[in-house]
Amino acid sequence: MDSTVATGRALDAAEELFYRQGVQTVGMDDIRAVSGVSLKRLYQLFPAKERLVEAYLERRDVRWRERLAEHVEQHEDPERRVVAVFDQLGEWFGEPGFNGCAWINSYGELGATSEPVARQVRLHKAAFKEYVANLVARAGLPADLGEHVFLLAEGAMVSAAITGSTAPAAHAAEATRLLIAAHRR
Amino acid sequence: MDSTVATGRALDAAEELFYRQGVQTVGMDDIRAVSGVSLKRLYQLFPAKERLVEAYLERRDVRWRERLAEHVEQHEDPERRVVAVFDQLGEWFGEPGFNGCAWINSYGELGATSEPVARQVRLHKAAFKEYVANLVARAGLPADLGEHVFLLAEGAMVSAAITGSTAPAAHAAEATRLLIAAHRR
DNA sequence: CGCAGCAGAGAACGCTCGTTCTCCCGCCGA
DNA sequence: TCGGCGGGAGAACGAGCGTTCTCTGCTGCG
Repeated sequence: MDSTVATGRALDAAEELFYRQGVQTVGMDDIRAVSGVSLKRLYQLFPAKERLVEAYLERRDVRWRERLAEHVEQHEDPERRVVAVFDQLGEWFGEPGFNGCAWINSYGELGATSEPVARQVRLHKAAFKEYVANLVARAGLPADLGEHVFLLAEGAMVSAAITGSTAPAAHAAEATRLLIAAHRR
Repeated sequence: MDSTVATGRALDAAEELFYRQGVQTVGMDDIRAVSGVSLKRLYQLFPAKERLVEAYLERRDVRWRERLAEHVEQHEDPERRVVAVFDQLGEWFGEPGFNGCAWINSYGELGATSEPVARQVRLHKAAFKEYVANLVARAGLPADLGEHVFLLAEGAMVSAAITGSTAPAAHAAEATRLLIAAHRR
């Protein structure tokens, strides 16, 4: 098996298991079993479990933000794009296997003990926040609104995870519409 | 040592250690060392670590909401009370040792593996949400605003934890003021 | 003063898990 | 065909930890 293929399978298994069950309850042997990549190979590719966690968060970050951007860019109207963030979140919340925000969960689990993991979380949230800020700026709306939309999105993710409902996405979208309307006056 | 005293010391130690370092990295022996309560006694009072975690979350829930209510009730104006939630959050965020929302962190760490812990988290968030909903209702504002304020609060907690800044409280407060103004028209 | 019983200290047990090591098979070049 | 070598399977090692057990000393009561 090619080295890049092995890396891909390892990351696939890591993502499936870490996201669903949390990092600490998944052992390297579980990763081996699901990925079919031997322990020896795993440790050649990722010298420690922590590195595998980092790589998992990093790859997921890229994919997650790409997927969001694809959704948002289906809309032309700049203001509509801001609200579209929550359409995408709502769709995500409703998917089977949705288990909250991988980065918030990882931060709760490892933020206090693993600086590399905490760093990945900060990077991801900073990138997401900046993306929202850009959407808001292109709609000609004030920068503060970017902060507000970002907080609504974070709150929606947490609330959807804990309650298992998709409703927070709709509520956050509604709040965003009201805030946009308020700024328009 | 009286049994109630021992319970109190155990919970004090649990709160200090679990909140700062997370649940999984703290051993029962650490609880013993900090509390001065012997392992034998600990297991008489809490037959398993999971029960201690539950009790920690439960006691913290009562205290956390009491403290919030005390702050909020210093204000007379019902609309001001809604915004005062974020004054209190901002103060909390700035305290040394602030490490995010204990329930969100615990959910990320144990939500997938421990149903009792997940239940405590749901109970706490439901209680907080209802408290906010009451504040909003007494201010004569529509129920949807309660949802919006709740999501802003959750987002602020998460964002403050990850960035280490108190700014999210001020941003959430500002968003809340805008939403209230929008509803007044 | 003597004894029963409780409580604490801490060793012990069993399990999990991250990480490494050993053994063996199959492939590839000479 | 033969030798070595890369890689896989899985045992092994060592640490951590939840939980229980043992021993010892103290206390309170007769």
